[in-house]
Amino acid sequence: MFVKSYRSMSKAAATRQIILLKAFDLIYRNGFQATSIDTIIATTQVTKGAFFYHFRNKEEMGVALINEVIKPTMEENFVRRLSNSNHPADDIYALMKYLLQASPDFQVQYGCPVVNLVNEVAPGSDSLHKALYSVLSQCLQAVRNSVQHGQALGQIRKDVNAGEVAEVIMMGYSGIRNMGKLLGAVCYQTYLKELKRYLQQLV
Amino acid sequence: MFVKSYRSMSKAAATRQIILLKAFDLIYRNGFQATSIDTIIATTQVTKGAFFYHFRNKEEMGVALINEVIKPTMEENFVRRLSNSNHPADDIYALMKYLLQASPDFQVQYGCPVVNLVNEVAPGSDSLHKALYSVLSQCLQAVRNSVQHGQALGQIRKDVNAGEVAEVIMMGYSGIRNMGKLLGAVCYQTYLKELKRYLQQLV
DNA sequence: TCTCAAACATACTATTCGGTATGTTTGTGA
DNA sequence: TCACAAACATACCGAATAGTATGTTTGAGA
Repeated sequence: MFVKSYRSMSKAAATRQIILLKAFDLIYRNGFQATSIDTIIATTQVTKGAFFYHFRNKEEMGVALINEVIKPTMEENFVRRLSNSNHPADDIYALMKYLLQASPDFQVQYGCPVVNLVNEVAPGSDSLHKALYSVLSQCLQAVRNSVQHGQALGQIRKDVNAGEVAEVIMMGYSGIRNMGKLLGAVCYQTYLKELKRYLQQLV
Repeated sequence: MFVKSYRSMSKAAATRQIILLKAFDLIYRNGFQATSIDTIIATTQVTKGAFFYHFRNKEEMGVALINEVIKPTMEENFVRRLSNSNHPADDIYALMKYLLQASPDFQVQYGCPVVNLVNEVAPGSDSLHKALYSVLSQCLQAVRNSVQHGQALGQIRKDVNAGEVAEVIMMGYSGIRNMGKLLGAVCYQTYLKELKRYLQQLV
């Protein structure tokens, strides 16, 4: 997780961060609807007054959670790992392997927080939809840039559509995060194996 | 949707079916948690007494929903379309094209009911997990059988692992159902295009 | 040091939730 | 036709829910 130290921010900002981090944890494991504000404040030192001082309602808290916790986390764990890369195909594979197997924040049974939120709340809330779209776009863009860089380096064929490749890869990632909840981590192997084959075939 | 006519069943069975069909509709569009029993009975002629006569609790209703509505629907719309096929690769492609573009029950913004349920409830309930696993297994098996049949017919290479192919295809389907909620139906094209390429490459 | 708004704390509320208690109706086999 | 269980109907309950009303504390600038 990518987190500022509480000492480096004002007390109010720290309170806000405590709420968002606890909300992230609970929502990741139980879902957005199933996570109540009462539970969030009961498992922190924060009171209801503080919660509703920082956020007008639960939905706005969700938007802040996406923009202020999830998005920076994806920038740190996803986008950054594909920037300044001299071997795009290898780095994309390594990124996915890291996300699926090494990342300490994610568990197989709970999937990926972004994928979960997209599934649960994107259809029902415009503001959450918009915030999630921004996160996904950022990831798609990172893969796309990486592929295009690979093309510039002559490592990837010029006739492949970098944007489509990005969609295919993210699609596979979302899907395997979903299926992993039923089949367990073994199916991650199938995805990684197929991803490797797919990337090799772009040469 | 695959539904028996109410006239062909007892009144009690019809009541049960009315509950499950309405529950399916509401849960598909709003999620399991967000769909209350009160809403289900308020939008039907069914009373709370009838609901809890047929189901001990909400979770058991969910299990019945999966086993008695979703599973038969998938048998009708998924498994059946891959059985007795003489051109497996073409039929798998046609199946996905149908599910994504022609099926009247599904909408892009709401994704796929099975994928949605897997994401929302599989981690939190053993009984729902088990029921959903049964549905996914059934679909995986159908694809796998189809691929193996293609191998027997000499249309698909013998060295491909049919089980892994099934996982890859279902993974892509789950993923695109998720991403479709953010990107809209346009990204379905990318999946279908990639699926076609993937299937051709199995020859 | 004083002021005052930002930041929080506490108590409360209206509504909704899953579920139960206790009835009444309905169909069906003897 | 009558007995009786299956099938339903109604009223209710305690807990949980998002959100509000109304305070008190705190810290930073004048």
